[in-house]
Amino acid sequence: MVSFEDASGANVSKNPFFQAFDPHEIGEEELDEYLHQPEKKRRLTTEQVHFLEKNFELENKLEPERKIQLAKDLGLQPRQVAIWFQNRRARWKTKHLEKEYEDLQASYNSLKADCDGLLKENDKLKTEVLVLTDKLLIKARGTQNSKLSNASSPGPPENPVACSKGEEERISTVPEDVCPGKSEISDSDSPNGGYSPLREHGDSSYAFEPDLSDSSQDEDYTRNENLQHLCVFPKLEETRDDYPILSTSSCHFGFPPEDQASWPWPY
DNA sequence: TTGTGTTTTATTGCCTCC
DNA sequence: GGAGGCAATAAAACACAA
Repeated sequence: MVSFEDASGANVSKNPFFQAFDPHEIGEEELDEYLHQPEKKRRLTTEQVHFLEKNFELENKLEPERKIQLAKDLGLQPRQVAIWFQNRRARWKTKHLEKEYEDLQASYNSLKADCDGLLKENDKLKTEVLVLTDKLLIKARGTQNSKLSNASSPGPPENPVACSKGEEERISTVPEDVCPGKSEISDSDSPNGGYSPLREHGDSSYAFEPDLSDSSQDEDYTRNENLQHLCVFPKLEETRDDYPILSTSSCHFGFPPEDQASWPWPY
């Protein structure tokens, strides 16, 4: 058995580590080189590294006693063992950070995919709402027109306050039923076959109001209140306060208003 | 063989804790 | 104030393509 010394010249042949490894495995030349290198940096043997790795797995911090024991077992300076553990902790930390970064990135990608899907679905639903709203409007107008043709002269509006002079002239042909005191419902002049207050308003909620074309006299007041939205288009800010039914907070498709503010609404 | 990039060992300086 | 840890860095050792 070869008796070999560590860098400090101590005989290490009796320690467990050196008893464990066979000099023939690493070759005599290699061993000789290992033992007689000058003060140059020398790499630890694979066995030494293995041994250190095992110990690192058990505990990545090094108490003084353990450091001395390991140094003895490996035939190294305690300082070398300490340095190895220090560098090993640094490597572990780097790897750990890389893994954390990858995990976070995967998580982000997954969330982003979900978000993109929801955005697409939301756009689709908004388009659908628009189409259905227009259909409803056209249907409602058709019902009103048929009533119009059967009705006698409408008389003065009940509540003319909200209409401008010019509007009053135009609405003289619009029945009270449709627009009590004011009306902006125009007609076939528009390319779409009619003006859509919805688009002007930037709010589609009113499209889901109940069909008011056929209601009793007792319901007229409520109905007329609602129909005012068809005839008068206050500024959006006013609308929110004065007409809760139109307020943006009352119809935001389940999304909080602040979210909608940033959405690219098509109208 | 050599140039170059990567890995490993070791040092330095700063910080924290006892 | 000394011991030990950590980040930054130097430098040797190693791997590998051209």
